Amino acid sequence: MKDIAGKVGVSTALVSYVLNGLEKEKRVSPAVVEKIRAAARELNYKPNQIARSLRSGSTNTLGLIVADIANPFFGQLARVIEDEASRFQYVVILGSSDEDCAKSASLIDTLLDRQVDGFILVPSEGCAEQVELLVSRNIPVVLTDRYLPGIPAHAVVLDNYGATREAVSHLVGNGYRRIALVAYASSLVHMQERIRGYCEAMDAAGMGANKLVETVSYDSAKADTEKLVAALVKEQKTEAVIFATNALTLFGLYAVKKHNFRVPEELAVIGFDGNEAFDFFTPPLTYLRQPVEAIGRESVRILLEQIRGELHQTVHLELKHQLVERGSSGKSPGVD
Amino acid sequence: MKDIAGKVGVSTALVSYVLNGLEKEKRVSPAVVEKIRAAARELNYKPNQIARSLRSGSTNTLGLIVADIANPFFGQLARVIEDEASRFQYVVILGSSDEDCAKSASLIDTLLDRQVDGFILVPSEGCAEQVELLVSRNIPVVLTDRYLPGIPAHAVVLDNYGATREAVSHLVGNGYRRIALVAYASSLVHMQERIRGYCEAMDAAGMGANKLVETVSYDSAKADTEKLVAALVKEQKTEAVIFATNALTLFGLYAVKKHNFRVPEELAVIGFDGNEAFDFFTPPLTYLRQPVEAIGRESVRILLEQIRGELHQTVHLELKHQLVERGSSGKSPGVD
DNA sequence: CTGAAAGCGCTTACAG
DNA sequence: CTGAAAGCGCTTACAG
Repeated sequence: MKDIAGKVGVSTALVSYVLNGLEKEKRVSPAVVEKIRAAARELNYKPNQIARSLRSGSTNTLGLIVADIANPFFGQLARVIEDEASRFQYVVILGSSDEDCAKSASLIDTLLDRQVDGFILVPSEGCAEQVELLVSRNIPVVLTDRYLPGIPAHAVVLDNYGATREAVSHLVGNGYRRIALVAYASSLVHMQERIRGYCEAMDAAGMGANKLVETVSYDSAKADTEKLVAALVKEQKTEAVIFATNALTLFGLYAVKKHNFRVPEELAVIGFDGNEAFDFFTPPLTYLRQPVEAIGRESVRILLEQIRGELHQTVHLELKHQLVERGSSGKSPGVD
Repeated sequence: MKDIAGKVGVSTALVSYVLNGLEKEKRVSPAVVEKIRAAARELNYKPNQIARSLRSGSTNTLGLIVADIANPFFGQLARVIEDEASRFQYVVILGSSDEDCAKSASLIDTLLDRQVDGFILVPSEGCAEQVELLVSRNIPVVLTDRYLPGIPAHAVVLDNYGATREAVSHLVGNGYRRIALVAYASSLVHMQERIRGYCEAMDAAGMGANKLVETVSYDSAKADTEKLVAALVKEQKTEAVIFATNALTLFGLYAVKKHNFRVPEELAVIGFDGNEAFDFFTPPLTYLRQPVEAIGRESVRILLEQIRGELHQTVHLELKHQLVERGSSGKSPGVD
């Protein structure tokens, strides 16, 4: 910038004005504007964003903290967020929390030190305090995929209650009675809502007595789910099972395959989120599809509005799922 | 920092020294060290990395540009890179190029403006100039997944030649003769190497006359692959096919499923990279697994060595695949 | 052992 | 219409 100013023979102030498109307001003379532009081009001038950030206090950087970027659901979400952010000249710094509160805290600290303008956060269990601290410090944040009840933070989530509720109705409509739900052992509200949707739908269908919610822990989910599925079929006489996440569905399918259970004759299955594997399973899997695109887009929109100070109330957005009906939840063999 | 200095009654210089662990070299008196530490804790001091970066010239930030973060292969790679980077206090800014040279260029520019300390780059077709410019400007960069022949940039890639070569040998060993390869129409070296491995293995097996390399373009890959697979079976009498990427494999499997070709009786299949869908296909898919973990880890290691100025030669690392043998490439029915 | 000061590359009131 | 100058929050030679 100094070079340009020197070359043209003006102050760096003028250069800054012109390069930031403020020549109108500052009424810089057209001749000077031209000379500055030419010099900038000639010297291949690139503004140093770090210096700009230090001065302006904003970095045009978003922090994105998901559970695990290797999980395709979060990969897709990240992609949408990246694209949206870049439309507004924002860049995203990525972090995976592994559903671990301590990791999440240290990621938040790191990104805070780096002065990100805001966070899109998939909160993990027990990290309400962290989020509360962000909110109370007025740091823009939007929770996504899940929210934290009682914490006044913006959130974009699925209507989880409605999703499992429809899954149950669909299964009931196809003649299944003994329907189980496999979920994570987590107090997080998205999981609790999926459980609540299942329970209320079972009650509403007059099958309250058949309710069976099995939970597995995040760290031993694969092994636990495998044992569980075998037990469901062999001991509990379960006719249909709903898996409450993408990963749980996959673990469940591995178990079904291993034990060679016929689907849906021995066990009907409904999955969550969507995954190519669902298409190649025999028969193709019925699943509750999340509107990933919309979740990502809205999260960015709300965050940016917040950063710009245009948001004066807490936004809580619930988006609808879509039930993709396929063979794995076809008519129960007990029905004609 | 000023607050701390004020509180303790010393200059900000001392504060900086102590907080950066330079109290030994600068021989700051123990009493002062303690007071500064206490004040920092009390005031909950967080260094502003932006200011530090402006002064020091390094941001402890890596730029990661992949083809598409929603693709699980790149999602996994990103995860490994993120974890490795964070071990060394680096943070990663993410970008997806969609194999598009213009997008790639604009991502590089953006990240350069943000003064990233280095790049891990999955180069797209035709972007050799961009990379050359980075190298000539002495900006640390390591190419990953592919390299650019003739450009003196560090690279960590798969031994692509060896991978398809082994796939062919395996198929030949199981009695297949008419073996085709489906690849992207791309001049990128990883694709060319996969093609070369296939061709040379076919020649070596005395089946040069049966060589059949079909290519599809990135933008219409799904539709093209579907038509192609049908034609291979029905018109070309192809007995076995190798798909040259993860995505191509999936597209191919959709086609196989749609046309209900029996695998491996009507068409044996070998996939690339690995994907849960490969496990649920009937029969499970044989595939060439990439060592994603090692690719990510080595890429970060080489980049950091370069940033620290410890690297005085161009490193070209070729890692080995692993052939995961399963039902989709079992013995040819024509063999006993 | 410690302080005063320059400087990283910008932006932006302020004064003319 | 334009320039001189302060300041964002640090680090680091330099002088004592």
